[in-house]
Amino acid sequence: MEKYLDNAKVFKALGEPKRIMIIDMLSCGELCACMILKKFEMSQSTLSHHMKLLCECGLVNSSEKGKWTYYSVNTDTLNKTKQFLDDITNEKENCICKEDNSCCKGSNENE
Amino acid sequence: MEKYLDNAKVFKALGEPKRIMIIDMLSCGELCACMILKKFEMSQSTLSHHMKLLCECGLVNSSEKGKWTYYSVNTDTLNKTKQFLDDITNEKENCICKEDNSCCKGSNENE
DNA sequence: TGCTCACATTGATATTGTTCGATATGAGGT
DNA sequence: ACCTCATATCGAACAATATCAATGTGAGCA
Repeated sequence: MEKYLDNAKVFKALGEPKRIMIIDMLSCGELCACMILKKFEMSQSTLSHHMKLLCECGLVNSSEKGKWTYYSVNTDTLNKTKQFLDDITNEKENCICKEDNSCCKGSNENE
Repeated sequence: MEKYLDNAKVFKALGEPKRIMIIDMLSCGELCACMILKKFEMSQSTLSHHMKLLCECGLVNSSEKGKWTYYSVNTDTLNKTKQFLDDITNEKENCICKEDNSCCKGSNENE
């Protein structure tokens, strides 16, 4: 399903401590790349790469203002991701556990 | 910080569509590896690798019962992850945006 | 027009992740 | 003791990612 893939991209983006820290920084509002760069020991090209990833998965928006690029969290994507996390971890109707599970039934049936 | 690293591991684990699907499957309760394997076109060793990753980040618990290994979602880790996601995306007091931002101030100051 | 600054892109390299077949382990049944 | 089945681990091949230095791009200033 498409939804799994899209959300996997967001989680993958969050799978790097530095990128989590960037999201953390952006939680108060938009910041330009130079402000973020000052907080890390990281080359400018590496930061640019991380920002691209964060933007591509939809978690971050960028807006260019003159010389500077400002980044901010896309709260819509963020909320959808949180919803997705709730969805996949809540019980479902057509659950696999209600299917044939003869493959793993044996001596421990009576517990 | 340690928290960033721990949670990054969880997100990294969720950064693979197949592993998200596995979590989805486990949301109703525990399942043995053979049941999960039946749902994927994936070798047994590959599934075992994915399950190891999911367990190592704390998102999934495993319990061996005789020949079979049963997996279930660790709701404690799950809730902590959701809380962490809320934390990093909420506004903070000591926000970077309140610091010196002379690096990116210029002609567009008056907007 | 030419310079500088902020940021993106490219190309190279090292590390990490995915996947599989083969093999190991360990429980239960015969 | 031996066999079988469920799962884990190992080793290798291949793909994807992280990182940097170098270079490109495009805005604004002189």
